[in-house]
Amino acid sequence: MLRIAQTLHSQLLAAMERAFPEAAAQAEAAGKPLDPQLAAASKPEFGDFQANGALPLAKPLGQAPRQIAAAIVEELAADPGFAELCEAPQIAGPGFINLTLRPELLAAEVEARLGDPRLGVPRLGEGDDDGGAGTPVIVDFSSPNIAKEMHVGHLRSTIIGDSLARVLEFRGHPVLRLNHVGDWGTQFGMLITHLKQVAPQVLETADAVDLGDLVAFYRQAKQRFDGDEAFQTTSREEVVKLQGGDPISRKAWQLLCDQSRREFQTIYDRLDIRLTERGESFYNPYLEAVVTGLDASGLLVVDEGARCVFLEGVSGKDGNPLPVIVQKTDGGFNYATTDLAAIRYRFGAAPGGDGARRVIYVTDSGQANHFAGVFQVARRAGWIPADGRLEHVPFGLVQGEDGKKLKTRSGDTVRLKDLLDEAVERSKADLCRRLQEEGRSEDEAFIEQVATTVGLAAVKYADLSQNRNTNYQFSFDRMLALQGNTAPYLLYAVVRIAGIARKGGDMRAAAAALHFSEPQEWALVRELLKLDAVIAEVEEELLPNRLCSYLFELSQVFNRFYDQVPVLKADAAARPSRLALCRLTADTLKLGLGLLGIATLERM
RNA sequence: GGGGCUGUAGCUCAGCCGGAUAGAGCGACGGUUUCCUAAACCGUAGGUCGUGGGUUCGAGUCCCGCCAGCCCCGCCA
Repeated sequence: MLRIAQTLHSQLLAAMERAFPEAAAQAEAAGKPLDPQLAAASKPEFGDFQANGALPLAKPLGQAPRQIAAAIVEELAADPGFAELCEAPQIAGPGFINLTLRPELLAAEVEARLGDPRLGVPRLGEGDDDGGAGTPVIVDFSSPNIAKEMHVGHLRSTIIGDSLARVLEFRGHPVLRLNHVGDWGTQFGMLITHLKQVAPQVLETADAVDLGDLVAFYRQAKQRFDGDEAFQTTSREEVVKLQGGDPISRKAWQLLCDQSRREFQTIYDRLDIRLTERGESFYNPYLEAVVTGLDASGLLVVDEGARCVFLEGVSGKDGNPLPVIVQKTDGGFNYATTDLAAIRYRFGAAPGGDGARRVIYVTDSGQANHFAGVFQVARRAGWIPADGRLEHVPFGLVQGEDGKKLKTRSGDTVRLKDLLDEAVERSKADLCRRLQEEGRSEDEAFIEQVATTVGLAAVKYADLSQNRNTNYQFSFDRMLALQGNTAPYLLYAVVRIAGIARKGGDMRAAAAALHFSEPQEWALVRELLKLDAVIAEVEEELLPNRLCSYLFELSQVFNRFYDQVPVLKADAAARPSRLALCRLTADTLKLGLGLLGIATLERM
């Protein structure tokens, strides 16, 4: 309904300008043009839209707001285009103008969507939208560290990043999904040094150890690094060798990366997530240029032996400006350097760059300061094009039910693999209990399929349905609870519709002239038509929970409809229209869940 | 010491960038099944939106102070 809203907006604005030409001219001159303040109605009884624009005019015009609203409504009534869209506007409360769309218009919108695989969501580049071909976007997400296992922290980045990428792709933006894996830096110096001493075979033969062993070695290496100065020195030297291209170090590094990569891929396959790996090492050849570039633009300062850029407006513990270090005293580069090189490369023109115009980083909010600093340096160095957007999309911690950082009973971080396994196991146990209670019998393949889909959907949805800015409490019981704002509730709505289709509802042939009479039908129609606005919002705000809320509300409205209005047993006049609503609801839920990376089921 | 995020019903959370009587789920209490999967639906109870000021016709939302929690703060990423 975005297009209708845009039309109404212009009509309202024109009506305001006709009703109050002097005020309009004044407002224009003051740089604050009139605004009808058109918004979706806050309650169903107010209609479809409300315009609040009369209220702020009360003071400058010296008139009662209701009187102003009446004048606007009078002008609207004179607009034949408006009368085609809306019924007679109502003035309510202090001076709100409530608008209700004509039922024929709503029915026509539904009908248009029945034949549209995109369900009314315009695709950039093909649409009448803004004519553009979409903005080249990079979504940087997931980004686990080599030689470490993926844990719950990566879960959020992976799921949120994937969903945002899906939404942007669906809108028609060319999206590059980058996995900025931690495959460079001090940790490799540590690990390789340690392995050379205790398990050299790992560095020479592929598959000598599995990832679990590697993680154990990593832990030992870290322990030595923290307590042993000689080991620290050797490790740092090892990093320099690696970054300098020493063949033995490179080979060891390559083996470690391959090992981890295979392990990560099994998780991505399981979650149906597509990523292009481009680790920190990729930017190694560009690091030097970051330092020289910053020097050339006069931003570089040498302080206590380190090359850094001091930030504006950010002070450290002693009240002095805070530096971003781009080259350490020992000559090594660090993650700020890598991130700066990445920014240049990503905005840079092909072939030596990605040509992106919007770069999105999905990482935990603990890195907010880091990115703010790096972004500032990039901006001051002139590395962000005028039409380029650089956005950190932060998210909160995953906490246990005790409100503390999620840990296993033994106090270790929870491995992502174990977490997914447990979700599927629990979902399977729930399913089997239900089958038994209902006296149903299903084959093993069905049980596996449903348990896997529901379990993974529950994990993803629990994460995505929360506003990402806040920490969230991880609870298997809540996410798999089959009522409320959960994946199973949404999946069940799809299953109910599939049931209708199985029992003889021919939904594909059901799009004759639509006719609705029941309030439950109208409620569903109105909910269905919100999809395009919701997607546009997620595209802009990068908040997948908005899409989740919408799908949950749609499911609620559908379940009410399903409960109170018969479909298959409806009389011949109502049945085709109701089948059409069912079909569009199923299509909308499937599309929406698909954008969240969640698969649906026909039966469960 | 500086910075960021958060504080809304017993619990978990929404609240769309200032708008009408602050919403949902869970939990609690009470109801609904000759009918398309009851994994559903309907109803009741429950909130001085951390706190004190300010701006505004209008504030959970914007500004300032304070309190509490979490996170970050020079050579780890």
